[in-house]
Amino acid sequence: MRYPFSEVETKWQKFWEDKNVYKTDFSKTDKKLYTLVMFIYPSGAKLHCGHWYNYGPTDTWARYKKLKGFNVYEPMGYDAFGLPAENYAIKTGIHPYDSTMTNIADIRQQLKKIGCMYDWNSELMTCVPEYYKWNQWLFIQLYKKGLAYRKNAPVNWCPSCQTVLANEQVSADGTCERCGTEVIQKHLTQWFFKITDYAEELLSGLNTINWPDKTKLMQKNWIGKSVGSEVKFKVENSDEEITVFTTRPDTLFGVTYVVIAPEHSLVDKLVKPEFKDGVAKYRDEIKSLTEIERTSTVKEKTGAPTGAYAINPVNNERVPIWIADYALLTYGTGCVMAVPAHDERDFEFAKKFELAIKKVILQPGTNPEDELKEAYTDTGILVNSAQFDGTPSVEAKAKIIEYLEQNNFGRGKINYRLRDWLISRQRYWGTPIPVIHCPKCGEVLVEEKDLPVTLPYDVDFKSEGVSPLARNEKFMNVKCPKCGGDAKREADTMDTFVDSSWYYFRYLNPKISDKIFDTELADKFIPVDMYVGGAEHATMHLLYARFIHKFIRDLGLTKSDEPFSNLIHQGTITNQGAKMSKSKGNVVNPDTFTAKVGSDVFRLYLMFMGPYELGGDWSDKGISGTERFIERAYDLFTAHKDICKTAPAKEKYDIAALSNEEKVIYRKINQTINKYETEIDHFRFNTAIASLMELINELGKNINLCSNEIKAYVLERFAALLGPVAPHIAEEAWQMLGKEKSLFEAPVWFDADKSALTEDSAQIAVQVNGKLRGSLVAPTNSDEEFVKSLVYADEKIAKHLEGKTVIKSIFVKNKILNIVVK
RNA sequence: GCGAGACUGGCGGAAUUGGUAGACGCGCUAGACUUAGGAUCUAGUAUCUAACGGUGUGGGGGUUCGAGUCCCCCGUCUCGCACCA
Repeated sequence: MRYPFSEVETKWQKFWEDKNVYKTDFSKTDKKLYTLVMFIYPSGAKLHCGHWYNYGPTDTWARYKKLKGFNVYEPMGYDAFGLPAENYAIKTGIHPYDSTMTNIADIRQQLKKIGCMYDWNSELMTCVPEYYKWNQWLFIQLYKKGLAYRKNAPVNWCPSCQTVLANEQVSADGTCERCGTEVIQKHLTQWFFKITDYAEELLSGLNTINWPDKTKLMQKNWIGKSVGSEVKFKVENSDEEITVFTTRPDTLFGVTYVVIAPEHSLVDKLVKPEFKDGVAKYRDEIKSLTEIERTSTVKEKTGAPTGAYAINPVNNERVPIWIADYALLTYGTGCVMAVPAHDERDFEFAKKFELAIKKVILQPGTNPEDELKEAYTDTGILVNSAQFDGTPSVEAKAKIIEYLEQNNFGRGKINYRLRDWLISRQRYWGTPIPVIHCPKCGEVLVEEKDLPVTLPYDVDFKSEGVSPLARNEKFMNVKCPKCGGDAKREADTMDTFVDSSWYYFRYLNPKISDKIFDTELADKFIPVDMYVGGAEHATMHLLYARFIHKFIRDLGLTKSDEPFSNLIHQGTITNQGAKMSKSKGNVVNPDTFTAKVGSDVFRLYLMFMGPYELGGDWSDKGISGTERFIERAYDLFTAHKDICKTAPAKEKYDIAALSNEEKVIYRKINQTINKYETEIDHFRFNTAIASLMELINELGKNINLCSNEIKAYVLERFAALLGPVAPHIAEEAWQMLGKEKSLFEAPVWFDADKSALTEDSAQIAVQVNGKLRGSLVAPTNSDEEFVKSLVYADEKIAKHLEGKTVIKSIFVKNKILNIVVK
């Protein structure tokens, strides 16, 4: 009979929901396991195969843990604010709130069909005041600690869309992701979160979490710690000073010029009258370049002289001051001391503009007089460096810093590449920033008692260069909380990454109204034990969340230092080589397949395709394999109705007392349990499923030769093994076998009988001079002598030894015998 | 340019610490049962060879009794970072 997946899946989904099987008991903290997938963005495209690929297998892992006795908590929610809903509104006129709510309603139904163990009591969405109120509360706490501030900063601006774009919305070629227009740089006053205050801890914390090395490395590089020093250069005939940052204070005597970022405020103060035109012209050229073009390493070096000179404090040498766009305003001090002899960029620049090159580090095996063909950037012995001559680089760094500090020429300094997090968005569909601008009092925080600052529904959300909220008089006009005078609200909204940087706290009790989250539950259930999501979030969401977590800890609201102790990235499912997206029109709709083969088969297939971390190109070619597997399993259970009632199995059998066929089956089921456990533990679903297929192949051959008790023993274990990977049919099978309680209502797991894992006999490969010449069967743990005697009795193998002298032989128990002959 | 990872049959992919390469699945071939088969079951399926046997894990070298696995060189692809002083 064909497996009636539709009835069975509906039946069990209803059962789980009616019985509240997946409601987490938060009072039980032993063996707690918080399993989380990155919550879903509710776009009009609904669920696609990529979501299934993320959620299904993760739920399988969680279900496995549940059966193993863990108190599993697995919530789901909606990352509901964001640009796409707003863009959709601009196009269609449908309000973001309405489209989002419709999408959520649809997606909720789709999610339920996967059959995950989501605790729907924890469902949340970020676009409601009950949630975003706490974004605003967080903002206020950050502000009070000086970690939220406003400054003028360059941002990506799309002249066609008339709006600011986040970095991630700018394509690699510097164009707008939406319309393809070239993005320009614009200076605007923006809100920032001071993530840089946590740079050091974000870096060192990486050592305490079990994340993929790749991801940790990306964060490490993103934070970009560099140790060095600041050095102050006096400007000739001026009171101005130029402070540079360098990681190579040991090359300080080799400075032959100084570079300032073109936009640096010092430039106007330094530039000599006859150089003003050149500087202005150069700055103009730079302005038309995008950030990406400007920072491209392949671009030829450009720059302009200022006519001014700086004085190197350590040797009083007079060096020219240039401006060049390879000095970045946003890193370090925006000024660079150039040592062309020992820095590739400086070398290239000096060659092009014919500036001096002075060698101060001696490459081992060369002479101080040798001409440099390229920059020597390694360490060495100092030369041309006065009192430091002859000192090795490493030692010289410390000595020179000491010298700088003693003479007030500079100091040791650590710099980070990480920049503060720009959270302002000139957009409607996000959390209003809880600030009021008063003509008298300036920037004033909304008081906590006045939260939330509600996002008005009635807004002209068409983007016309300013925040849509700015055009809503009712929203904008407000009294100043300090002086009571007329004031205006902040019109910008927050980056949606703020929402997602603490949602895992809120899940625990999304209805709590007097604080940001239930701190009592958080103490029990945070950190998240297993977090699964895409690798593309490595330096965005995953970094922001760590930052906000540490801040929340510093507020005294959690004891943990890190949000996610274990992290796994599922691979990307592509279609014809491209990432699935609505705009490319290559989205594969899972409903087509679930309607045909059911959720269990579809989930199984996604897991069976290959390694979870790899993903791959979509193809439905192999789906019939998993379909057949489920059909065969169903037939097997149908043929053994109520067997666990009529012939209940013991917990364990003495393998020696079983018949030959029973032995084979008994070993196989226990070996399968053993294999399956290690595979699922490591998110290796493909091989776990392969082991179940091997099992069913074996059962097909021999189960009818077993006693009913052994049949019951094997089938109840097989049903439990199906539980995580195919939960609906597993429940059905469990019931068919005659079990009273549902598998997930009263979780059960069968440990492998360790004594049944090894075979009686082993296949031993026999090699002669490393070449395989045959294989033979010997009792397990046979010794070398015995195996050799079998070799000589085997004609086919013995043939290769005839007339040869045995020099030596290598024997690996139960595996191989290699005879070396001459 | 720098960094990380990958490369195994027609296809997706398996292979503890180096120890019988190709598990499992798709596809394909043959057979069985069928009115039928895009259902099911059985057998086969890396490759060359009539066979003995040889050759095979991107290419080339090396270490070893033995290499998909370790080392060196090269190629292709994917991802990340891209002048961070």
